[in-house]
Amino acid sequence: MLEITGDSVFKIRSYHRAAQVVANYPYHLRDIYEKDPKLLDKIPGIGKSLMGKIIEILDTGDCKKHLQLVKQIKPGLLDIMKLRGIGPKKTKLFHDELSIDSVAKLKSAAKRGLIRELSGMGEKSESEVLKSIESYGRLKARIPMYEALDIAEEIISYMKKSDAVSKVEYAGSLRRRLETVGDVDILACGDKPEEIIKYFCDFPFISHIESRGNTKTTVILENGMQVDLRVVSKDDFGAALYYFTGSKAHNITTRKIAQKMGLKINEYGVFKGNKKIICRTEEDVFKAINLPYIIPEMREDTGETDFIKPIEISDIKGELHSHSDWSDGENTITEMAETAKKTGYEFIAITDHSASLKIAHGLDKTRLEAQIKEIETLNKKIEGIKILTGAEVDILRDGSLDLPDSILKKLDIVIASVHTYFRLTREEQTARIIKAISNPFVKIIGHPTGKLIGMREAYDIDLVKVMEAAKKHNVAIELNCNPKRLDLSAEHLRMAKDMGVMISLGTDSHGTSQLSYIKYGIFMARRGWLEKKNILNTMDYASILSSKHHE
DNA sequence: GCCGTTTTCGGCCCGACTGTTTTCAGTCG
Repeated sequence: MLEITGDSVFKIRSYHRAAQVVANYPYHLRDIYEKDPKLLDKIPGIGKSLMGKIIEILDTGDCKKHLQLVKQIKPGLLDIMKLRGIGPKKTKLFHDELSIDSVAKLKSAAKRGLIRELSGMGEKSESEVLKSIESYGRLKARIPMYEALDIAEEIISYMKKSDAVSKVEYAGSLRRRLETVGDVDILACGDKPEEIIKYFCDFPFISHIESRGNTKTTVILENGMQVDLRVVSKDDFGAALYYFTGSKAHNITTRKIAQKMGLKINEYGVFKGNKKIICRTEEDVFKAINLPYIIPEMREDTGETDFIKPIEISDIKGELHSHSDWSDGENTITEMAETAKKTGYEFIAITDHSASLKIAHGLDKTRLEAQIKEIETLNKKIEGIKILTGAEVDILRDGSLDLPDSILKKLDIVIASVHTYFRLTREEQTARIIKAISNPFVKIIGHPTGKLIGMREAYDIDLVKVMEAAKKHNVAIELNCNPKRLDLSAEHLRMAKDMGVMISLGTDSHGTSQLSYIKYGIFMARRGWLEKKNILNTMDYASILSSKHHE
């Protein structure tokens, strides 16, 4: 709204940055405020004025400045501003000159040929306005990262078939491994950029070409996904990859750091006056500005300039959450174990559902005892992999578990998970899970917030209290690696790390092919700044089993 | 509106593409 009123661009930038900081902040500001208002002062990008407004919102539910803007700016103007190619200036122009305050009025004005009469507008602009309105509803919202990854990999392998392309990679939020992605950014290099652009525009699944220049083009795929291609020379590839990976806020911060050193960063390299420091790789960029290499997953401008050694997939020693055909899995225990062995794992825990989950053919005490015997036999038969016994036991409504302690204590790995009653109050849900955590045989809390990306919200739960309890009882919290879950989120993983809570990466595999979901878990763990020491299944199984002493 | 190993005032990341323009504004990432 400030953009429409034409307020200072710097003020507007401050609001944007502050909003992003708050949105990505792992804690509820209210919790911090209630604990100790002074802690709020440490939040970067939020100064005296914005803090005053935040406190006003916490106290009263809104702030005067916002209420005043809402009164002043008609809501339809905000809808107009969401249209592609239309920003605050054009929105204001339409409103001031033609009293347009809704998308419907804009459409009718464009159809009557009124838009082309405005200064700075023409026939082309007018038809662009209509096109934007047309495409607005059809354009896909953000899609889950794993879907975008599939699309990007397909485009990359297509691009590699062209002789003109010497190097190609995806960048943007996909490379930073956000849970959901709004578009796909592709970076390519080669000596004949026109040829690369032409080849790209022949990619079979393109619906239309949005813009096409000498070094950059934007297309929309048939599924509604936007794909941007940028072409640079070989010498600039590292600088360009760094630049197009973002995030924007991260880039601004590192550019400021460079500025203080008398340097300038852009997508062509790092510059000292007119002298160019060539950056063929991202490492060259970091070296030029004297920073340690920061992995893409951490480039969110949340303080990522200190060196840490992030987790890598090779650090993972085994699977801690998997299902067999004893419950709702597709494969036998043997097949699961053989695949885990091929993956290079030392162990795999079979953690089938418990009986109350009837739809999954969950195991009761008797069947679980039979499974324990079966695994004992298999461990003698199969070499090179240790199968751990286990269960993903249901947390019942009152926080008690769906299997008796007498059987839980015989298991290597007990995961406790919520599969029912998602709509309890925050207090009830929190107390329920904390009660499960306090069971002496529970080792891991599975998919702790229950969210399904783009499908189901997390249930209402106080994760700070849950993690405090987990810390106290030496229970690990799961990062569920199923790409539709990715539960916990990166912000909460960072919170867990700060609180000293152990994280367990579990694929929740319901078939051998899903064991590879560990890669998505690694993406998220890296976004959460996790290191080897923060993750349960980087240890050997003997250490994992002794990591919680049965009481 | 934020921020400070030049600074509490005066800066604030940087460039491509488009359309409407005789040199640039608006939008986007």
